This record gives sequence, structure tokens and C-alpha cells, in this order.
Amino acid sequence: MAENASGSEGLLFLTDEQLRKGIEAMFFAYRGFTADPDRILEGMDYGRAHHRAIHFINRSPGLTVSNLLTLLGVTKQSLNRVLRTLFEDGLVEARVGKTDKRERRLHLTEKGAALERALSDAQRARMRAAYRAAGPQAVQGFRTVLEAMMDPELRRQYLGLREDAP
Amino acid sequence: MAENASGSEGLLFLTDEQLRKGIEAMFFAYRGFTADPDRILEGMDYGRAHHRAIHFINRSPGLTVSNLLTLLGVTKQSLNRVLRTLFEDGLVEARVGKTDKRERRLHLTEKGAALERALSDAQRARMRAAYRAAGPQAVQGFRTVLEAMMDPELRRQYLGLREDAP
DNA sequence: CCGGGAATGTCAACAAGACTGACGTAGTTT
DNA sequence: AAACTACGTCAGTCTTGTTGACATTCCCGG
Repeated sequence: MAENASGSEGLLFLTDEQLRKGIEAMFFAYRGFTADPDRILEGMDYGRAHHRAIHFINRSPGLTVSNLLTLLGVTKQSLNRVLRTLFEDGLVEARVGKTDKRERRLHLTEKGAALERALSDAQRARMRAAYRAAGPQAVQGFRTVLEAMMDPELRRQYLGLREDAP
Repeated sequence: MAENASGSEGLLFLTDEQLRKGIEAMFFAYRGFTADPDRILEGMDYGRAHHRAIHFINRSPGLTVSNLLTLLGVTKQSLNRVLRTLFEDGLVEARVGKTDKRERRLHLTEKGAALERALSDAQRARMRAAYRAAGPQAVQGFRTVLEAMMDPELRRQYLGLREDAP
């Protein structure tokens, strides 16, 4: 039995206790989520900030610095420090914009793409294992709750970049 | 090829694209998740680290410094800086352990509990809104995936706090 | 064509929060 | 008495974020 927490369909009984568990689940899960890439990056001169930049450049090749700035939600000074090392080490290259020559469109080099693959392989492996363990319905719910938890602005960014759903 | 799709029993179509969306959902959702408490804390002399300490002390009153150390996964030097300011400002108090006098059992003061309430009210409100928007099944799936994503050690910590076990 | 503003880079200074390493002190266990 | 444990602390480093100020290059509207 134990239909305790949530009514099977209609109403949600949201005790503070349940919410607290959700909060702690986010905290612990996020640690796990970042653990593998962090392990790979440690020892290199890079950190989580580099990973994030590389991720989004890989995902949207040719995006501009200010696109990336908006996605990451940091200051240009902060991002620039990261990008500079990525340029210097030949992981990322910038091509001057065709229509607007002020823009620098960012692309991964082969070397950069290789690192990206290493990082996201690790992260995807964990995500895949979690998805498999939890099952399809859980995955759907997972995504739905996460989307609902984003700030409206961030959600717009996220959805705007998605190809499939509305 | 194209065998990357289905899991053993279910129809788990796990394309890299889908996994990438899950990864980004975690990234954006975590930003939203921490945004409200961060806003409250900004301007005070506190940060996210203080929030985390306060959260777990509230959750398990009387826990020791090393308990907290394990939960947070940081070094004692790092935690100590945080705890010191919380002691000085009278938000947390330490009581010498009864059986083992080396231990300092941590408790929130009234003032500390008030801040905890302010912080977690904000965070719970967001979590509640997300849960409501997503529905009960989604909530179940959300928690299931997050648990599966934790490191085994972290999951033990997390579960250990749910059901009281040694 | 000129000037405002946008996109970008860069210098400098600073802060939070993590880390390592070393050392000290009180209390507990063997 | 020695060894180990729980905790605190000093000192230094690193990453990643912040503000503020200023320069350059370029687009576009008047």
C-alpha cells in the first residue's frame, strides 16, 4: 500500500520532508554528475569552467562569444580567461564573423573535440546508467521536473536550443 | 548498428542527443535551484557554503563536525572557515559531546533557525512549484533518476538520512 | 560621412570557496 | 605511556567568479 506521499493521480501531498529530500537529492546528484569530468580535468590546467565552454561550443559550433556569455551566465572577463587558455592550447578556434566582423564564431579544433568527447563520454555514461536503472517513465519525469525548476530565462535558453519538443 | 537504442526490457532510446539534453537540463536546473537562496545570501556575509552547512545542521541537529565534513565532502579547513563565522554571528552553537568530549555537536540557534527557514522556504517554494507543474509521476521519476546518478558513497549518505540506519 | 552604440578584448584588483601541508591540543583507547 | 582521534589553525595556492575602466573594431541610422 503506502500511497502515502502522492495521491496516485490527482493531488500532490508535498510535505516539507518530501521537499527536503528532493533538495538533498539535487545536491548529491549534482556532485555525482560533475564528478567524472572533474576527475578527467584534474591535473590538466582546466576546470569545470573549461568543460562548460567546450560543451556549448561543441554543441553549437559557430556560436559567438556573447551567445556563450548568455548561456553560461558569467561575465565576459571570467569567460575570456577561460577562452584564452583554450585558444592558446589549440582546443578552440575563433573565426571572424562573415556578416559582422566584430563577432568571433567559436569552433572546436580536432584536439578540442577529442577532449570534449572524453569529457562527455564519461558524463553520458553516468547519465545512461542512471536512465537505464530508472526506466523510461522516470526519465520523462526527471526531465519534466528539471525543466520546471529552471528560471524562465534559463528555460527559454534551454528550450530554444532543443530541436525536438515545443 | 543502431543498437544503441533499446534497453533490456524497456524501450529506452538513449541517443547521445537525448543524453546531452539531460546533461544540459541538470546544468540549467541546478542554476535555478540555487538562485533563490543565493539571492537571499548576497549582501549578507554568507554564501552557498554557509547555506549547505546550515541546511544539514538543521536537518540533523547534534551532528558532529566530522559528520558534516563527510556530508559536504570538503576539507576541514574549508568547513572551519564557514563554521567560525556562523559561531561568531550566533547562528550555530557547538555543544561538547557527552560520551566523547572531543566532539562538538552542532545545533542551530533561534537566529540560525530563522535564516534556515528563510533559505529553505525559498528553495522549497521553487521545488514545490516544479513538482506541481510536473505531476506526481514525474516527481517519482525525478527522484529515481537523481538517486541513480549519485556516487554510491553519496547515495549511501543520502539514503542513510532517509531511513535511519547506522 | 559621422557619431552612437554594440561586440569584443584586456588590465587590475578583489573575494569566495575550494585545496594542500604542517602543526597543536585535548581527549580516548590500547 | 603511547598511539590514535576529533578538532582547530596558520599559511599559502588555485579556480572561478566579481567590478570598474578603457581601447578597438565595426555596424547602422541620421
